[in-house]
Amino acid sequence: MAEKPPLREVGQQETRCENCSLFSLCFAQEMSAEEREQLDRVLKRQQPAERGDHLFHGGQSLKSVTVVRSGSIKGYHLSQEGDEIVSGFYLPGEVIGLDGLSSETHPGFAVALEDSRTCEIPFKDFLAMLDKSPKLNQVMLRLLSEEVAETRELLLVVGRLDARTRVALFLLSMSRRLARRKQNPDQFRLTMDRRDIANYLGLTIETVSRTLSAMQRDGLIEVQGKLVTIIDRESLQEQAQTTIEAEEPRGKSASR
Amino acid sequence: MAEKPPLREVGQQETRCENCSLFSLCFAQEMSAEEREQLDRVLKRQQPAERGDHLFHGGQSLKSVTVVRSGSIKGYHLSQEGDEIVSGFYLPGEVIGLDGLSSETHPGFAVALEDSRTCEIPFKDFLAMLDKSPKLNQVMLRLLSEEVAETRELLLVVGRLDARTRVALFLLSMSRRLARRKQNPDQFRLTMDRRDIANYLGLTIETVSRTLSAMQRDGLIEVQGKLVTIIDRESLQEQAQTTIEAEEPRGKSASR
DNA sequence: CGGTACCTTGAGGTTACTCAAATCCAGTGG
DNA sequence: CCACTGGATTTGAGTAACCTCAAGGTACCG
Repeated sequence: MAEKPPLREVGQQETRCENCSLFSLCFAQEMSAEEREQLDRVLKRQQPAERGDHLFHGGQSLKSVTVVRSGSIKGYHLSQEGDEIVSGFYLPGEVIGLDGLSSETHPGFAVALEDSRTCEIPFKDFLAMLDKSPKLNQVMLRLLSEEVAETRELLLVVGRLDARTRVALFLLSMSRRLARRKQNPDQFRLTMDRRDIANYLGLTIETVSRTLSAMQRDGLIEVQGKLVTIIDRESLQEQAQTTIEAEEPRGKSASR
Repeated sequence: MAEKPPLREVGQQETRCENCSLFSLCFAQEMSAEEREQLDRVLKRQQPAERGDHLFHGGQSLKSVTVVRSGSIKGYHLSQEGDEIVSGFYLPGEVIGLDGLSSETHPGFAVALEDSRTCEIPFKDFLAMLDKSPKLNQVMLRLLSEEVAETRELLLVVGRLDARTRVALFLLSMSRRLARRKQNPDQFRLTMDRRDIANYLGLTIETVSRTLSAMQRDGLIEVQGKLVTIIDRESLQEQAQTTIEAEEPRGKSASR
């Protein structure tokens, strides 16, 4: 399910990080030439994964740390009851699997939302490099603490904001991340289905759908299935902020 | 507000981690004798903080990594709108401030819920040790990835579960953590107020209060203000699990 | 061209929120 | 030691947001 024979030609397979089109987005950029050389030696540029292919499964021992090269990946976890909990979507340049560093086991799953390519650094080699490179340690510590911050942000979104705000924030987040990758931030295709979005935002499919429709009615966006066009970014950003207004006591209570 | 002159005698001030009553809970336990020696040299055992004192403020540059020695600490963040977001409660042996490692700035605040003591490792020294000790790096990576897992857990609790389940999970979590510290897991005092609990769980004060009352009516717990007694742990654990039952497709959708 | 999965829309129900008021409690001063 | 006071907590009533259930529409794949 995870492994499979090389099926297709991958066109111009880069052999060095320096030549990768994602270099400016990748953590490899932050490493010394020497360290990068070692990285180039151990790094495996995987054959494309097809939509639905798993990069790894929860509980599986961590065999590698993965960087997305193209496509998009959904990260999810299983609750005790076996419910899927979508924890994030990964775009090219983003790193997956760091949260398994401590346990040396993947706490969650990663599945391709579309045909995607990845770079994988075998866990063994990764640990060896970690031992030798303070710089790499720094970078990993940074990525990990960014992940904490991100999850915390999600916590705010999912737990305390109303549906409209959650959806607005989601759209803006996708837009911003795509912009960083030189893609049109005002029109993009959502590679995940409504179910995934709903799950990610802690809502139901119906609520997501209704909210998108409402936003379209209000002239904020245009939706045609998975294709989203941002019409009125400013109003959308307003939606993403307000909703809950201030009180006075203490740091203010949260509530919805 | 953070600093203040030594006001009280701290009784037997331990001078070495080995002698600390928390040693078995502290990450220092995992380090080599040699490393621990260095730790002992740089570590500052702070004067007690009074209830309401801040250990650090959000945005403040990270001056130290902190381990709780006694009492309890509330971690919180400020949303863009200035709302307080309670992100966790820290008990003796737990480490605060790792999420600032990357930015070298505290993303959030830490405030004492009661009179508390801490150990602080100056950030500078901490970094120096990090550079020299692969073991320490491992430990920090582990603590950080545990923090990711924890926040993710909270995400599930806050975003998707009903009020009763959230409260049940909260009580059990406190109980479990107190038990690790050799305190009675069936009767304890909540050092935070209802507002903090509500905020942490993404609920309102009234809902937390009502839920606790309902649990008392049902004979699961007994509540007298901040003092909680767990009467029927088994049923409480049931509450904490069920609530959302399975479906069939895919990994099952979340919803509430 | 049919089927299946995905998405949208509608109607009704439920949970948790809001607003409001009563009660409890700790700390203060008499 | 006890009354007093402000904040914390509990409780009640009504409401709004979101969920559930249900049906209809749409798009993609074979």
